[in-house]
Amino acid sequence: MGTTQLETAPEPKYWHLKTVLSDALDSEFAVGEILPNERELAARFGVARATLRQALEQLELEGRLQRRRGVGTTVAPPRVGVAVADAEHAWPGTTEDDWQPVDSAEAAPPAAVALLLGTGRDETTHTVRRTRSSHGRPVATELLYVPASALAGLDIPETAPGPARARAVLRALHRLPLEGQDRAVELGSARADDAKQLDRLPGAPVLLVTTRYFAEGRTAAVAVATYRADTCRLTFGDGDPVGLLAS
Amino acid sequence: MGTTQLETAPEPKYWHLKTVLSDALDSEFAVGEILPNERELAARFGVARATLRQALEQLELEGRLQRRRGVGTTVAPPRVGVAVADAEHAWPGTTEDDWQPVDSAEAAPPAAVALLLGTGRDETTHTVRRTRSSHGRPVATELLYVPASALAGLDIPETAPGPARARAVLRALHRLPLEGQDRAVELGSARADDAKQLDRLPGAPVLLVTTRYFAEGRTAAVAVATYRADTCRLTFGDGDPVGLLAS
DNA sequence: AAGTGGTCTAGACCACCCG
DNA sequence: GGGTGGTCTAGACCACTTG
Repeated sequence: MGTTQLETAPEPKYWHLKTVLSDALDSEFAVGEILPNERELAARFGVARATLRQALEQLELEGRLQRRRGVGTTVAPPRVGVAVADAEHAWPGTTEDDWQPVDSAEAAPPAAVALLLGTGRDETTHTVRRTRSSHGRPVATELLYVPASALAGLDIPETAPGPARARAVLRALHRLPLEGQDRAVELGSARADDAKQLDRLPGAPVLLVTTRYFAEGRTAAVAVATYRADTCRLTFGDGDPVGLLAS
Repeated sequence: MGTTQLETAPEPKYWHLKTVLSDALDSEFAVGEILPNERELAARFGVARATLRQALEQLELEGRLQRRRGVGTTVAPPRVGVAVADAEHAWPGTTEDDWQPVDSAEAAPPAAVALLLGTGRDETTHTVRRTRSSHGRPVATELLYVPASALAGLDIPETAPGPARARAVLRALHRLPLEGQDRAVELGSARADDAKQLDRLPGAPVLLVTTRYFAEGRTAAVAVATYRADTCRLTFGDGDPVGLLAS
């Protein structure tokens, strides 16, 4: 009776705001352009700053915006496609790609990785840190875990830590016959160390790519790659066989 | 002098809170168990509710928690692995999988899809909606776009909208010779209609899987699948060639 | 009707970047 | 030092589910 509740469901303010801003980005802003600051935008739309931020967070999640503390909010370029799977299986670091070995050490793998490797937590394991850049920007960081037992008989020179040692571990790995591999992609949030490498704040949304490498009848290595979810589109392409895709 | 600022950088409260809660989930809670409500948790940890929610949001993003309005917050089961890529290329709907055709219509594709198809926005295009379930829960919804011109000469019976029409479009597609395909994965937020199908709120984080199908020298179809990012781990497996993975 | 998570507010302070 | 985004608070009301 008194209830004039004919409107189905009131759209949340931040959701409507996101739509309005998204349209504005398409029509009125150029890539790289800087937006008015949050306090002014909130005032302009007549909402609290927290509400505006909820809309901005969504747009950043979708790769439309880029926010940097102390600087401002800018219009993000379209996501870059980064190739994750080649047509053929290969050990990491064999082909010329845009990965850069950074460092290597011996450490105990996290429990989840130990499970994939089928090793105990106490088994000594080589770790190799690599980072990947695209168009000059860091897009991913990776930790590769190789149980020492998988490299039995292959010598890792006792060099000082650093890229040289990382390359040495990779070279040893390449001597094994790769029998197959396996990938999984899931959403995660950046750990503190990964965030620093990716130039993001801890907790930033990332795409976790877990790769298992099989050799000699066992899981010989596991790689966990952390891609910036805001700027990356992961491509799995045997791709275009006929050269269709222009532009 | 007076500055006793020896601590490097104060960890945000919500970040520390997330760690504490995460450990508690591992040690003190069982899957499916219901947590104390947000007001009580906030009081217990001596923080504002908004701060607690920031921690819970992260844990939900990582698939550790599940929150439902009017019900409560429960401990989420581990993410389910859903196979996205088979060893061989195939049209959608050819193999027996867990996709269910839902409906079909003729509609103009969104601009981004039209670009991938290489068609104008005005070209009539068949759309097929499918949904995918795993363990009885909806995990993904998909929209398949097939330009009418790609199916030239193949008849689509003029049936009423519904699963039958969807299957008819798929059958027509299967008559084309598949020459290749292409995939990309990126982070997105659920549109209102997708969110409803996935039993989530609009804006929920999702993994967008875009597949291009090539036939007869052109892009014959584009599929955009929307996977729940909180509950899904996408697997790309030629997988385990030797049957290693037990458990 | 009671209890839950979801939205929103108006304010404060902090960490960071730059000129 | 001034401006930016990031964190945090203490409240309020709403939408939804369940007994």
